[in-house]
Amino acid sequence: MANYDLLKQALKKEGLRYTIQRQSVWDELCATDDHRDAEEIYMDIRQSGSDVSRATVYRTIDVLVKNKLIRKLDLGDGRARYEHKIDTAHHDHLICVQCGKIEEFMDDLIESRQDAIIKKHGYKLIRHIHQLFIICDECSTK
Amino acid sequence: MANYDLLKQALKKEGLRYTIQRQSVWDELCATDDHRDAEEIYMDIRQSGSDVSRATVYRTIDVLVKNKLIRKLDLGDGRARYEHKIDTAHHDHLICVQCGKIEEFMDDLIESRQDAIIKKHGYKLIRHIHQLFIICDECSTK
DNA sequence: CTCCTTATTGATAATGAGTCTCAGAATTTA
DNA sequence: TAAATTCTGAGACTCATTATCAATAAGGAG
Ligand SMILES: [Mn+2]
Ligand SMILES: [Mn+2]
Ligand SMILES: [Zn+2]
Ligand SMILES: [Zn+2]
Repeated sequence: MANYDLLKQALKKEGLRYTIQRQSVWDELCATDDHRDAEEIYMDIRQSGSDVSRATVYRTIDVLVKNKLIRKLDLGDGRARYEHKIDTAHHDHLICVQCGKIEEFMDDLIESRQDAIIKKHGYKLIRHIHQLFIICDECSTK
Repeated sequence: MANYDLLKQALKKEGLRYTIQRQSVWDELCATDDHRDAEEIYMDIRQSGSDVSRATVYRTIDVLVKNKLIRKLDLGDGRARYEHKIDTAHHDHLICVQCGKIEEFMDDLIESRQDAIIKKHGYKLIRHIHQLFIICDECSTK
């Protein structure tokens, strides 16, 4: 499932070696479309039979984020979450403040307004965060 | 400068006493339109001649956030920032990734698109975060 | 393949923002 | 004034993440 060439490429670019541990982390990140934190990823790797230390999970995640193979999310709950970027278009997130469910959204109009705002100021847009904190339908009918 | 009635009201609502320490924190938060973290606010209070412990700064900030007298911002740098909400309309933030400068923006079209997205999903919007990370003109001509 | 150099790993210590605890101080109530 | 209640400040604690470092593994030269 995971594309090892992408990982090899990124590691080569960083002057890092290709190891079984780094592959395990990449495998696990590609295994789901979830938005998991480092501890969840670590536990899921162990569940799948591989054994990698927390330190290596954190270190590998850093490399993958830097090389844009995965995205780091900060949902304001004190730990970073990660999602892979393989075959996915840009999107932002809807987060239920009750149950924590995460959905994705994308709106061309908002994206273009962002660009307009930046252009008006004469700045250069590096990245953006757009999060809508909601109460989902399940949670509101309860 | 600071409106003490708003503070008194909030403390009363929470069943808390009006103290000189809580007033100092409120004073300092109203003194500027900056986006400061707790440590900066604490140091600025001491600078201004008052003496309040860090613990009280944190505790008072919590009360003020809960009662919407100030807003908590998470700019992704590991510590929360705060700004007062007196005589200010809703706005979101532009943040220079080089120098850390923070500017504010507001776009009615974006705000209404957000509502449309939420409505389409059948959810209830609680709050949102919209941050544009940029390189400001000063930093790009350097 | 074997040796050698260099990078990687994992266990654990350290960090740092924020929270908790609790004894003494201050305020309110009786 | 005395008793009851709330606050405060110092420092202990939490928890995600980062740093340290000795032991291990990868990769290149021969
Ligand atoms: Mn996503
Ligand atoms: Mn602001
Ligand atoms: Zn929900
Ligand atoms: Zn700048």
